[in-house]
Amino acid sequence: MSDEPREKPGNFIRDIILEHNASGRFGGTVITRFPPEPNGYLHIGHAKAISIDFGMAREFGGRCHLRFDDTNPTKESQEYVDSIIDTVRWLGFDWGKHLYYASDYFEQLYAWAVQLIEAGKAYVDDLTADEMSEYRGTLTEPGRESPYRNRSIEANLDLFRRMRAGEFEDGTRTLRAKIDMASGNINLRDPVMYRIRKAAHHRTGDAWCIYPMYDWAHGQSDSIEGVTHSICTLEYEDHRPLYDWYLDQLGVHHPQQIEFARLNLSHTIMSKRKLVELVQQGLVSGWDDPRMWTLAGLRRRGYTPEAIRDFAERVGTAKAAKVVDIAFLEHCLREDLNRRADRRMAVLRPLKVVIENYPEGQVGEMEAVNNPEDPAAGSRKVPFSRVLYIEQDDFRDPAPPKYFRLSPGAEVRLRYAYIVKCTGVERDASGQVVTVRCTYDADSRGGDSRGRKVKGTIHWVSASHSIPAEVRLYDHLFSVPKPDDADDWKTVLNPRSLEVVRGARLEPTLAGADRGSRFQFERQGYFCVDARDSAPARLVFNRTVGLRDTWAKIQKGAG
RNA sequence: UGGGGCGUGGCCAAGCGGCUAAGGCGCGGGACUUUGGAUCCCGUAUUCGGAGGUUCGAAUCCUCCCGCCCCAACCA
Repeated sequence: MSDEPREKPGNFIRDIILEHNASGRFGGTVITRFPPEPNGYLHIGHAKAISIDFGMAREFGGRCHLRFDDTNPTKESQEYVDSIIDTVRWLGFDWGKHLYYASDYFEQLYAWAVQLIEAGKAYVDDLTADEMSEYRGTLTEPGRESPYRNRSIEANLDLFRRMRAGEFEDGTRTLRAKIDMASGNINLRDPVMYRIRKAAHHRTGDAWCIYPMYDWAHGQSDSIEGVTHSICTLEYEDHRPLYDWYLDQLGVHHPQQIEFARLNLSHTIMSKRKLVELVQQGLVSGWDDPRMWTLAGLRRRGYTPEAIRDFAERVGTAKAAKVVDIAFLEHCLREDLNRRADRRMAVLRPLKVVIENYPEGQVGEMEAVNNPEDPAAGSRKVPFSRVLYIEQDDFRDPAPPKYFRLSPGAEVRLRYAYIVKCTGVERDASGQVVTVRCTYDADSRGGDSRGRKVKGTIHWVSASHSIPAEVRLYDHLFSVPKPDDADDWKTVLNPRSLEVVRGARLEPTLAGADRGSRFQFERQGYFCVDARDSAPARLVFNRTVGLRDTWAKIQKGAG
C-alpha cells in the first residue's frame, strides 16, 4: 500500500480487547475465529468479517481459526467448503493448522447435552414445528410451556438416547433447553438444541441423525477451541444471552461475543437467499460471474486481494447499519492497480486511420513505458505502420467544445508515436466515417510535441500487427443504489450490466497473456484476462474497473 | 404491546466533558501532465436526529421525544 502505514481508525472491538488485556480477563491472549457455514460462496461482506477476525488476532499477537459451522447437512456441501478455503487463502489469510469443523465436536456436544438433561436444564419435546411455533408466543405476548416440559430426567435421557439411535422420524421430537417461555428475548423461550434429520452429512456421513442448532453448537465450539473473542454480526446480538447461558450452565471456558454491523454495499444485495436466486435462476452466469460481489466474482473480475483487504480495513468497524458506496471499493481497487498494472494499448471499437505520408510497408518500433508509476517495470516496443486503428470515440466530426481528440483539421498525439493531423475522412453510403486520413510529423517521433501545444493524446494499434480479442465491459448489476428498497429487487437489475465487445484490437505484446493477468488499457481502465473463457488463440478480457473519466463528466454536464 | 441495537456533512467514519468537529470516498475549482489517468493544492458540517436540563464549558453526562435496524426456522 502506501509507504507510511495508514493510521488505523478507532475501532470499538479493539477497545474492548484492550480493556480485557488491561483487566487480565483472558490473560492477554487473543484467539478469534472466522466461522462460515458451508452453504454458499463468500461475498465482500465476509471479507470485512474475515479482516476483523484475522486482523484483531494478528494485531494482538494471537491467532484466528477457520471453523466451519456445519450443523445443517441439508444445506451444506463439500463444494462450498472447498470454495471457502480457497477464497480465504486467496484473500491472503492464514489459519495455520487451525482448521476446524463444528462437526468434529458432535460427540462432545452430545455429552454436554446429556449433562444439561441430567441437571434438569433440557428436555425432549414432542411438539411439532407448528405447535412449537404456536406455543412460542409472539413478540409482544409471552409463550406457553410445552406439555412435555416436565418429563423426568430418566425419561428425557432415554428419549434423547433413542433420538440419537434413530428410533424417531424427522421432526417428531427435539431437545430443548429449559429456560424461560415468558422471556422478552425470544431466543430464551426454550430454544431447540437438537433436531432429528436423517440426512447424510458431508463430513460425518450417516454417523448422526440428530444435529445441533447453531446456538448450541457455536458457543461450545468457541469454548472448545479456547476462543477469547467471538466476533459476529449485529443480528446475533440478542443471541448473546443464550450464548452466555449455555456456557454458564456448562461451567466451561467462556469467550466474549462481540457484535459489529455487517457490510452493506451500494448497488448490491447481501442476502444469501437472493444471492442464491441470482445464481439458480440464471440471472448471472454463476457464483463467479464477474458482475457478482462474491469474492469469486470479484476475483474473476480482476480485483486484487490487496485492494479488497484495504477496502475492508478502511470502511471501518462500528455498530451502525450503513451502506457503503461501491465507488469506495472501486477507489481502493484503482489505487492498487494504478501502482501495479502494466500499461498496454487496446482499441475496443476500431476506426481505421491511414497515415498518408507514412511509407507503405515501413514498420516503426515505438518505445512505450510499461508503468509510469513504477520505473522498474521497464518499457516495451510497439509496432507502428501506415494503417492504424484508433478508438471510434477519439474521432468526432464536427468536434464538440473542449474536445481535444481527433477531428478534421485537428492535431493529436498518438501515444508514444507521432503527432498526426487529420486531413479528411471517408464515409460509407450511410454517412458513417469508415476511414480517417492523416499526415504525421516525422520529427515528433516518440510523441515529442517540440514546443507545439498538442492537448490530446490518444491510443492506437497498428492494424496489421494488432491481435483480436473479446472484451467484456461490466456495469453494476443493479441500477439503483439500494436494490433492497425496491418493491421487487429483480425489477431493478441493470439491463446493461454486461456489454460484450467482440472486435477489439490489441497491441501485439498482449499475445499469450496469462489467464488472470491484469493490465491497464491506456485511457480506458483496468482489464484482466478471463480465467475461465480466455484461450491463447481467443483472448477474452474483463474490464475490472474503468479509469476516472473527466471527459465523460464534461459531456454529461454539457447535456 | 415485548426484547435488543443504532442515529456526527451526499456516502463511510474518528471523537469518550475543554485547542477553530480528524481522515477517507464523492463532489466543485485550480496546478501539472505524452493516459481528459496518476500526482499536487484549495473548497465542501458555526454543528453532531430533536427538545429540554446539568455544567464556567456538552457531539460527549441526564430526561423526554422522533426516526431507523434486528428478533416470533426443528436456518446460520
